[in-house]
Amino acid sequence: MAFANTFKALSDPARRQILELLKKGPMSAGEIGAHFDMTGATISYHLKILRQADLVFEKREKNYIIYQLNTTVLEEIMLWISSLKGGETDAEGQ
Amino acid sequence: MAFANTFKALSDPARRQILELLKKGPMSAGEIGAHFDMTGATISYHLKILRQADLVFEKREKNYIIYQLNTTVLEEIMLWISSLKGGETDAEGQ
DNA sequence: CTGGTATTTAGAAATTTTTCTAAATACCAG
DNA sequence: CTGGTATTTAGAAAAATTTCTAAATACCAG
Repeated sequence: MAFANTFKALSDPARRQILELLKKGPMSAGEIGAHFDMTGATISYHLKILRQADLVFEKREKNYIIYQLNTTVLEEIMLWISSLKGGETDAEGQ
Repeated sequence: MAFANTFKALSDPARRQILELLKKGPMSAGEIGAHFDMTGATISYHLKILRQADLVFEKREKNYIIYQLNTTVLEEIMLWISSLKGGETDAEGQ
């Protein structure tokens, strides 16, 4: 189930762009939002999806919420894709 | 943008399952459809999305249309994911 | 506590995606 | 050509996603 969530989360361009921003380092929700032409509420929605997919995690700092990339889940995705290319049977199972 | 299309195509569970079926070898549209609880029309829709994303290609054989996995695009996705993982910036200080 | 800033939540509107049925197209065999 | 099978296309309905505004929550500073 987490697996499906990850793909879903990665399917949106804005969310991929957020991950790319976060690649450079942790960033507050507001700072992330400043890079997009969307309301803060919409950014918050996208961050929630990324959080639920375990692609980012957050921590509070002063009265900001700082988001950080979490790359551990990407490993799984890489494996799945690899297995498609390689041809070894079994990867998902839904 | 081919890149966005690929992620979109991979975001649906049925389409990922189709790719997994095709991993075992080429297969006709009908045979693919037999693995799912969906009408042929719906399968056809999913195959179109996969085709547009260059994740599969087709060839006609007798009066079947045979679908085949095309893994070349997956390379790009792997690279993108890799680059997310690669770009560590040491800001471990809180 | 009070006021201010940052972010999220709720609920609705807009948009996109998925699915279906019915009809069309493509091809093969006789 | 005709009838049959395989697959796609068209168009509409259903479902899910994305976005917005307005309100709520959380926290900080004074």
